[in-house]
Amino acid sequence: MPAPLETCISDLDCASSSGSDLSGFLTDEEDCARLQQAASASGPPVPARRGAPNISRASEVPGAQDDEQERRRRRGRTRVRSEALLHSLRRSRRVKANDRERNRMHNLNAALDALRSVLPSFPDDTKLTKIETLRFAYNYIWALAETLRLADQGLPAGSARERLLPPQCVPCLPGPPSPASDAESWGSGAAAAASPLSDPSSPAASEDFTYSPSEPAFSFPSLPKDLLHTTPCFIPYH
DNA sequence: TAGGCCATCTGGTCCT
DNA sequence: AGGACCAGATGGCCTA
Repeated sequence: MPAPLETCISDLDCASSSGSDLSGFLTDEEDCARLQQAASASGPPVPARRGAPNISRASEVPGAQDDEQERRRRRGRTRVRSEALLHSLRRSRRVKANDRERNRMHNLNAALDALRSVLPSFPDDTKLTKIETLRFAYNYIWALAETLRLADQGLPAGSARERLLPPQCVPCLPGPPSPASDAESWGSGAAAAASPLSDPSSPAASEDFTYSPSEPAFSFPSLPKDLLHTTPCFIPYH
């Protein structure tokens, strides 16, 4: 629903005074003034100024009917012009917002690409979808944490590694996501049998796994906190 | 051809 | 007030 004319007019007021992007289509202050004039013309009737001629009775004055008609014609033209200006104002803002939104999504995709680049990948170079990337990253972190935990328990590095990294993976992936069940079934394949990512205790192994930041599905008891803080971040910030 | 994934547009809401 | 964020809608592309 279009914004009330008064709102848009106040927008114009603000924009022209702050020197924002409106200059692209509001060429000068005169335009803005005309627009306000048009708004008052098309808006509710304002009380006549003290001392101003009473135009409501203009028809009683000889020869005033032509003037009245001319005023109406002008009002009509100005109104059309003001609506066109308001439309272009809204359009311009929308275009700018679209541009920002596009940029925002591009940044988000760049971050996802960066995340993909640090995750183990398939030899056939299958690109993970967005949801797959997030879920796999979640599991991958879990697996790394599990590695540390096992190492802390004194298991030989080799056995921990074997448990975490199936030999057929280069470097490691628990198995391709089943097309039928999306990434939710990651780790359900035979190739993933040895992977902790198929472990029932693995965070994404449950059927209805949903990520809840406030209620972590698991903790990292043996993950040094300073390690979390010194881990390099590969996600570029634009 | 249906379904999945994605990019983009859009309007609403929240935040600074 | 303006920008960031979000979710819904829409259309294009690809694949089984």
